[in-house]
Amino acid sequence: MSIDGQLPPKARLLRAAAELLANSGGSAVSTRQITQLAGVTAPTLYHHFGDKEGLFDAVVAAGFDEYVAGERDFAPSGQPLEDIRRMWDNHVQFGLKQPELYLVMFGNIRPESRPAIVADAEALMEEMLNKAAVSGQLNVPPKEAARSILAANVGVTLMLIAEKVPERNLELSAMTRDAMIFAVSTEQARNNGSDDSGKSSVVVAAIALNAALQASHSDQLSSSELKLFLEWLHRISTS
Amino acid sequence: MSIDGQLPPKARLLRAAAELLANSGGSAVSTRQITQLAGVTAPTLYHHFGDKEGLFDAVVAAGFDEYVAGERDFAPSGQPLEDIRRMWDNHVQFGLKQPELYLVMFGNIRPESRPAIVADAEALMEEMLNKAAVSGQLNVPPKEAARSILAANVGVTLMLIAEKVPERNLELSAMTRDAMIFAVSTEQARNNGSDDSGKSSVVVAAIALNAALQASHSDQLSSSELKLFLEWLHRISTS
DNA sequence: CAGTTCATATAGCGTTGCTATAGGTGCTAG
DNA sequence: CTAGCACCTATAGCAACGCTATATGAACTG
Repeated sequence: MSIDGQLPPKARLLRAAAELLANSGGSAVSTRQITQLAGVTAPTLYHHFGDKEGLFDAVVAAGFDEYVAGERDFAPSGQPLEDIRRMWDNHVQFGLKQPELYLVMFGNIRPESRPAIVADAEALMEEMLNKAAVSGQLNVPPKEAARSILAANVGVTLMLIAEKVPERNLELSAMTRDAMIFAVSTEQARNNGSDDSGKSSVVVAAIALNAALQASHSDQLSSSELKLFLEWLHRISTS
Repeated sequence: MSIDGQLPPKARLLRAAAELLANSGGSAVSTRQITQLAGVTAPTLYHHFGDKEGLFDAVVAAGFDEYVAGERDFAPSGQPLEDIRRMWDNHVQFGLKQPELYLVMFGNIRPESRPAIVADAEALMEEMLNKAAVSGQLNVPPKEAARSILAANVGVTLMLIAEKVPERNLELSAMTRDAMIFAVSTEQARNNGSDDSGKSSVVVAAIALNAALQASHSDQLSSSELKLFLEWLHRISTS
């Protein structure tokens, strides 16, 4: 009934915390449970991780690697918007497969304190949206699009987790997902069709150029020139 | 430093809990703080509310009345989709004005346990969407639309709460809001324009009829007939 | 006036996150 | 080979937590 692979105590603590978290069924996990399962006493935990939240952050960091791995595996399909769609689904699946871990990662909200992991997830989403922007498929700057899509993605996942398993309807996820992706994509990207439904093409061009510049680290402009240039572009794209 | 308006202890507990929650700044609020501020001892709390969560539920119920009042005041504009838009904004404003209360209401997620308040908020949203459905402005059954919009609405609000006040950008809310409303509305509703962008008109008609039937309590059909009829309509609307 | 019910208080249980202090272990320097 | 030092872990226990067994007072009801 204890974790013992002769691993160092730090690793045993991580493993014990992760295991207890996964099987807690939503109820809280105490440091005493963790240290007992790890075969270690309390001060060891605080020596390595500072406090309980520090240990949980470490568990989350490991969980995030797994999350990112899932996101990256599906990446290169050639169609950026299709990748975003898979990214959304992978996010939801991750949350439903490990709800407790997900709740620690994305459900532990406190006013004015943004967990590092949210910023990481946002950056990941933005990076992928950048590819769409470069090829002129984005209606909106990648940063704003990423924040918006991620917010909806988290909201849907939290709502699904709160529901009882037999009642979970993934249609909710699919519908919200398509709504968000549709909203940020250009008409061209939607069906290789005609014009851009009211969005002037100069704006779309500015967004694409902006993304391309940030991605390519062009050295045609000095860093201060580039900064100003990007600022203008951003102002155009968000107007 | 205590709440004393000679109110009965039950009311004093509610008021003390609400006040401490509002000023907690995100950190936890203990039963001891609450009972001390209310000028009452511990067993009184448990006599009236069962446990800590029971007390918080009661506070939330009061907060929800305030929330609903805000939602209903803006209601009758004649344009249901515009009302949904205001409902969304009111939801976000409520969350940003009282973040701690909001987090207890919508941010306290646990696996497979849906707080009653979420169902209430969903019902409120659905009721409003029904009006849109009756006049053929809805692309999707009201129930599904309500769940989807609410999920995104909560996700955005939580994300904004987690951000530091000076960095909170309401554009995130507006953008996500319009994306969701756009996605559930018919082409006709969007700009009183032409056709329905691929959505067959029989589906839209079925959705509108479905909503109208549920709203009017028609007695042309027996209750069992009505039930079956509604089931068919729902099947058509979601196909 | 006796009996019952409701509301509050006294005192304390078990658990929580965390720590002051001390002891053991393995490395490197002389 | 040993002295010293840095690192790691354990003993023991504190203050705060949610909650409750039990008792006392007050207010109706027969």
